[in-house]
Amino acid sequence: MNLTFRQLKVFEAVARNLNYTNAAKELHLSQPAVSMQIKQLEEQASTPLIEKLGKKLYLTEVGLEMQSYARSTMQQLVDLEETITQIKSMERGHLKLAVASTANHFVIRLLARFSKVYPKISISLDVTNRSSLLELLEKNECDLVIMGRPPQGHNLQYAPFLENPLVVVSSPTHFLAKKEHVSLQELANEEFVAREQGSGTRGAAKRFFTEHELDFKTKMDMSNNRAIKHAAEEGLGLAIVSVHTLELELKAKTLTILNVEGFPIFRHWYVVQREGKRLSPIAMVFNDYIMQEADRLIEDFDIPLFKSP
Amino acid sequence: MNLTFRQLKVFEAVARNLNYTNAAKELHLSQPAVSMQIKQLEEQASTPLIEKLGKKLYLTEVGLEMQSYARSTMQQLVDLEETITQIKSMERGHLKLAVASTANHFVIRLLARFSKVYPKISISLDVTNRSSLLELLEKNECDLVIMGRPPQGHNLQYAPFLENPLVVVSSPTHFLAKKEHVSLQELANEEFVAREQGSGTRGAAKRFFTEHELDFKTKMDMSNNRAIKHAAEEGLGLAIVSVHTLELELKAKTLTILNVEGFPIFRHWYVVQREGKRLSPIAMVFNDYIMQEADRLIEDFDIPLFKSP
DNA sequence: ATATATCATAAGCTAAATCTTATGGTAACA
DNA sequence: TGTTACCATAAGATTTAGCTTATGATATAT
Repeated sequence: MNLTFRQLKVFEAVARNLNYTNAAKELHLSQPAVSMQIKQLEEQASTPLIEKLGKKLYLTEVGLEMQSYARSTMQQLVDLEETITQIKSMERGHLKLAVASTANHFVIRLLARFSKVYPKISISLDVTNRSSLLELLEKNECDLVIMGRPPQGHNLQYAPFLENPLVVVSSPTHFLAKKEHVSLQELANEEFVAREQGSGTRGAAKRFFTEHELDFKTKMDMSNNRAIKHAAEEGLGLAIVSVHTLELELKAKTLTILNVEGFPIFRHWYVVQREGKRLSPIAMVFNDYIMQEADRLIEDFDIPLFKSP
Repeated sequence: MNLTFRQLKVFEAVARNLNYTNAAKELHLSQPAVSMQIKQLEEQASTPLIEKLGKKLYLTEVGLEMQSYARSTMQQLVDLEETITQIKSMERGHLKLAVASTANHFVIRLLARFSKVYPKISISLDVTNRSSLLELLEKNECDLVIMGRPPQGHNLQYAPFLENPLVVVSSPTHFLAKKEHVSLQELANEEFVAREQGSGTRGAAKRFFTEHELDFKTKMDMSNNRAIKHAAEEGLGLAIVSVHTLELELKAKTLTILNVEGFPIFRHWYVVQREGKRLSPIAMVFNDYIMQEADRLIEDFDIPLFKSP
């Protein structure tokens, strides 16, 4: 059976009016045009849909089924159009994000604000490690990723949108925590709890030490940022972490930022997408949003870069 | 938005394969034909439905909506076809009948048998009076009507399909009930409980009396056949009724058929339809069925036309 | 009986749909 | 780096859809 929407539309009008002439008027058509559409539809169904008794029209049993089909299909089409319009106008839609676990904290804040502006947009947020992020981009399973500087050679398109200050932290009871200034040499004498090999933060720290011809002595490495901070709290060593992950510990005064010469190291957070990816409207808006709003957001954090006097 | 089923069909194949070339093979089309359909559909939606990243295809958010719409609509079409086929083959369908209240009893029996042959057919049965029956036909609100001989001038088409013997009944205690034979003169001396003016049964009885130049004395008339029988049971008078309504009373021996000269009067039950009405397949089959089966059914009734010896 | 309303049919025109072949461009892969 | 796989685009041919006007047929109403 090879129907057309036109046939259904015309049939629906006839079935509702039970009158070809009026249906024709409603559709701004000539009456024969309506007759023909109905005839063709009946040919497709190979059974009559409408019967004429005297002057009146009646729907056959099959005609009733056809009417129900026509209405349902046309209503669904209206719904589809509505949905598409909503998606386009961002009254509806879904934003698929993934963030590096260290970025989680401030991204959640960003999302909370964004979501107030676009309340109908649902969001999925994958918080995971660097390699998984790259994989998600590769598989086109997310719109945007927020992470440190992405590696080359993955056909990625990215832009920095926020400074990411790395600072040295220690337990407040650590002897360096009591000093107003810490020299690089003093720092180099300490042992560190660090992220695993391949981590962006660790790479940055290592580069910093190398540039200053110092040793970077790691006592432990682990993949979880929270674990690293906890280890530092417990006095297992110093740690170099993004200040954006420290809000809670600073407030609770379980960690102290050391005022080390040359710190903070300023890296950046990047918003990353696959090269050639046409962002959905909402993803594009989110991209613009974070470009504009990120700095303002961070100001609101009220995190001192160095320990209070 | 002015979609075509073709576009949806092609889109569905592409969305499923995520590959234009394979979709084209599946549809026995050239690959550019598929490209064009998708392009047109995207124009209709005025938004991309499919995005190509590297070599792979992905559905956009709108693409997913479109896929869901396409699948739903196509599935509904399959269902519609199935339904139409079933209606045509009478595996499904609805039969709208209406019967005169006096015919109710044996029609129910007919329907019980018919329904066993066509178990998937649902039936609606309207039991009502003569004028309502004609109105139902007029409004095309039923397929077939079963009643006594219909009046002229209603554009009706009808055929007798069963003898309808009218008999005289009385309470078993009535003095005529004890006689082997009852003459017309004896009958004419009695008073009757009869149907209302306009009733077919009453008309037939009246005609019978007139033809024999006798008086038809009615003591009461009422519209309900059951009430008439009850009145006769209670000795309010004789009654002339269709033997087909008597099964219960004969079994319970609350009424007796009088062996009156010239009785039973043989009238007929008719199956009636509107002139020019194209019967639905199932109505046509039912029509044929009662033409063939009615006599056999009545034999099974095992109703003696006259009181048992 | 005549007029009116309503649907069916025929003829003819136009625009749109749909397909094919040929060819161009690009990403992946060896 | 060349090859392969795959989609896009162009050009052109054919068919089909869809419409209108004119006219015919029929049932109802006057």
